[in-house]
Amino acid sequence: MKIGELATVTNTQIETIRYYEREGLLAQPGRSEANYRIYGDEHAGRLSFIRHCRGLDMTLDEIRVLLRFKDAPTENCQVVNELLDAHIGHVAQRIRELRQLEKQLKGLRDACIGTQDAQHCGILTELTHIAREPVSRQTRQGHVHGAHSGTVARKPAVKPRGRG
Amino acid sequence: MKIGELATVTNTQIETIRYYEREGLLAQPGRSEANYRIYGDEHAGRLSFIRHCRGLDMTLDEIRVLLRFKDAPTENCQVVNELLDAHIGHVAQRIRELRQLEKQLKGLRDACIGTQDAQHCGILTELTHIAREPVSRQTRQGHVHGAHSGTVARKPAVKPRGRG
DNA sequence: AAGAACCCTGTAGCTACTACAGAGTCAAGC
DNA sequence: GCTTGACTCTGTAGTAGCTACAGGGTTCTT
Repeated sequence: MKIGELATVTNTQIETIRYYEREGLLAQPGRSEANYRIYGDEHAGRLSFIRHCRGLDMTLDEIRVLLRFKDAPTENCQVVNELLDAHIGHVAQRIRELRQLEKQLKGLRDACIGTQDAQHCGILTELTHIAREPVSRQTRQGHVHGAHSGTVARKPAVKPRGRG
Repeated sequence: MKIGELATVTNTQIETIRYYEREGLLAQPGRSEANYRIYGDEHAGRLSFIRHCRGLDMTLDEIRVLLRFKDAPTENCQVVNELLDAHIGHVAQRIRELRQLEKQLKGLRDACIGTQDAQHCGILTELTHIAREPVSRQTRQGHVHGAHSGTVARKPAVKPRGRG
């Protein structure tokens, strides 16, 4: 099948497929006479595997490790277990952070009851006051992202070609 | 004060300060004869405000809105409330997503009890099998990041500029 | 033969920074 | 005066994981 069909069956963007190939996650497929990429089922399976791992918020580096083990069936898979444990740890930690964050934000939100002018807005006041205190760098570890979903494009494709 | 001192008191990297200036979040400060940036307390306060908001995982665009209201004290602050509500919504949604993810990952982890060779590793097997199913695009909204912390540099800053 | 739909490579854009090159400035020590 | 080192400047490129587009070629349908 050609890249468009692979994109359809795996629900992946064509550019993403080519990106994975550049990154070495997906083997270079054969080419047609017209230099079109020609994929088989094994490519589809591997791409689905990658996409599923990405759906589980693994990094491409983590996925690379998993793929290496998939390709070496006789290796001891302890590393796979450790990788997954570490990833679970990252996710759990990020959940704790976000819960904490949620609490802070809700407390902040309660500072403004009803609408008034910004001068008396409790939110801005609090943010300003807290800001006076020294900013303590949170020592975040792990690779689980901030508060904003990173998997999907934020901008709805408006045509951002001219900086502002 | 010069940029290095501002960086110290606000616990912010120098490059980040210049970046905020380029992005219009921080007003252009005065300059010394040698073209050095010279900051006052008002800059420090505003920068701390920004850093605090970033600590709450707000995007720079969200912070821009807040700053606009800080600068226009007579405006009605309903937009501030709405922004915060939306942000809380993003965080809450991301928490739900991550909990779901955590469950999936733990289930996956249970598939491999003890260490064996990769051929029989339940994790890889499951990931491969699930991968056979059509990948359903999760319709993520909001801007709260994936599973990986995005606020702090991943790389451990190999060469800290000598100002510890 | 025309046009739509598909494919190619290469490059730039996104967020929120971080890092570095190559140059200028300033204070202290010799 | 000269050197050394800490500090600052501008500008550019890199990070993750894509996404989008320009400018071309190919294939399919009519």
